[in-house]
Amino acid sequence: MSEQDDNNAPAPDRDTANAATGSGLAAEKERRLALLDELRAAGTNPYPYRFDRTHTLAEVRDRWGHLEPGVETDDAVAVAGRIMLKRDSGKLVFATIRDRSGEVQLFISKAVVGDDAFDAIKSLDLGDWVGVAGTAMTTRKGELSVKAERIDLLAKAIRPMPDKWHGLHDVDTRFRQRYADLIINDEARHHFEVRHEMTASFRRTLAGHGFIEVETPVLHPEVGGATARPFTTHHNTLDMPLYLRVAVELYLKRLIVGGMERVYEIARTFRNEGVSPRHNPEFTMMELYQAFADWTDMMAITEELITTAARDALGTTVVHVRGEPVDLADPWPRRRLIDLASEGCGVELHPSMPIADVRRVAADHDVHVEERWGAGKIIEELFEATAEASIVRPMFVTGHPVEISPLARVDRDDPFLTERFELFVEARELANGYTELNDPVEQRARFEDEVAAKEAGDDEAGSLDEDYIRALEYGMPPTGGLGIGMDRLAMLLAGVDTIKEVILFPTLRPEVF
RNA sequence: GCCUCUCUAGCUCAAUGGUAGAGCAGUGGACUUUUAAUCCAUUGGUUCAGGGUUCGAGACCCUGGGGAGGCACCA
Repeated sequence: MSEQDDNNAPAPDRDTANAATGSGLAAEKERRLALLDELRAAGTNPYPYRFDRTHTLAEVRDRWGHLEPGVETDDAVAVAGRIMLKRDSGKLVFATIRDRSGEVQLFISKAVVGDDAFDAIKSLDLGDWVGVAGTAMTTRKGELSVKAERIDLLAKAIRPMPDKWHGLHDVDTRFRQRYADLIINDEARHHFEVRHEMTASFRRTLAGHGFIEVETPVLHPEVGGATARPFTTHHNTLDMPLYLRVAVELYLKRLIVGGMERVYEIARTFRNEGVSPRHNPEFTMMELYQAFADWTDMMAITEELITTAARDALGTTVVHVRGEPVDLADPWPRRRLIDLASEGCGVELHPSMPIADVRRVAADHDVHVEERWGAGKIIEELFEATAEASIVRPMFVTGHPVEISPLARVDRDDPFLTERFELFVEARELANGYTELNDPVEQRARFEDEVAAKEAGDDEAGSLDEDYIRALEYGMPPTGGLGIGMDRLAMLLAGVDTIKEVILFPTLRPEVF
């Protein structure tokens, strides 16, 4: 259900018609607009330019929250917030205001503020922003309050807030009108606090390891770094097609070639694929590259980044996965993808097997196979069909076949596999890392395989990035690389099961007004 | 893209095919220590849109729209 209030009143005569009947949203807005006129007529600006506060509400609570019941102090404070609740008992009004840090009650006495100001305060609406000068006190029941001496309207709300008790449940409205969601739903605010703490934690951890944060192009002339369908766009004056990035890998590794040694980017990334509880068309990936390191270093820093982020965001490394507590500080098992697939199928699988044998296993498990797929790709499909869903607790799935890992270095002990891993939690891929392929000749050959796959009809296959090859020809040191899906990690930490809960403005169809 | 579910007042929700209701918000009134304040009174509806079936549709059918879950694709 989309918003109806405004399209209920497309014409001005409709507004006045509703206003005449005395209710409805249009009438409510009329009523509040009329209050604005009254305020202006009385010489009050309902939208003043600034307000100087002395304390946030959390600071008020920290400093005076311990007062015994019924204590009045002479400690002056100036606070600001949005009116969330109002309790009017005649010559005394209680209001609850909230700022970013918390909530505090206002104690407003007619005898203190005077008759005229009291009337003005009574006409304040839920949702209005106010600045309050007063003193700290507690009521007889012990509720910390600011005893108001003066209240200034800082911004008038013309539109009523959602239900003060039930909040805003309609998911469509919550995501479209995120402002309303954030005003009324504590959990919504909490999810984004967790996300912020997670990101800030990542930056601290990476700085501690000597990583440099960089920004690379969003507009790419070539698609590369991941197998995904891109968004396409066009630059007018250059008259050239451009792609929104599906990964930042190839640019960051150019920086490793350039000698930057340790770089990372927290990168908004775009993939022109389905929308689901786990997928948004634009999402955030943290990618890092570290010279002289390999995949084992990448697994170690993955564990450190994520457990530290949990501790920083939640105060604990214990998260809940499907209702079960999982301590991220416990070691994460490492299992080869081909072993998991073999167990899932009950048949020993390896990409060196004859393709016909692998296809037979796929047929036995009703796994669809494309003609152009090699054994490695089919084994990955078998892993996804038979094993992936059962990985609930954190696990590194390692050793992906070369065929599906065009940028990863071949395993030093097995020419059919790569030194690659993916972190899975709750059957979702959270991270992907490997020892980087730095041999320009081999990289060119791998790209040519990609191009062949694209020509064979795989529209997710990459193209040959000549400039990237040229960079490798200058020499890239041995390097480990890692990508972490920040939205999915935020989901894990916030304990939510849809990505829309951790993206402030998820992609939705345009609203019909 | 396909399947299923869903859409009623600003918000949260009711209404065996038979007069569209409640709580909150709003309005008027009472109340100087409330806590979702309480009490009395009260305004407010193109039931997502458009067709159809029916004596009668918020409900049943069809088409369209939004959203949610699932499948597919992917992270």
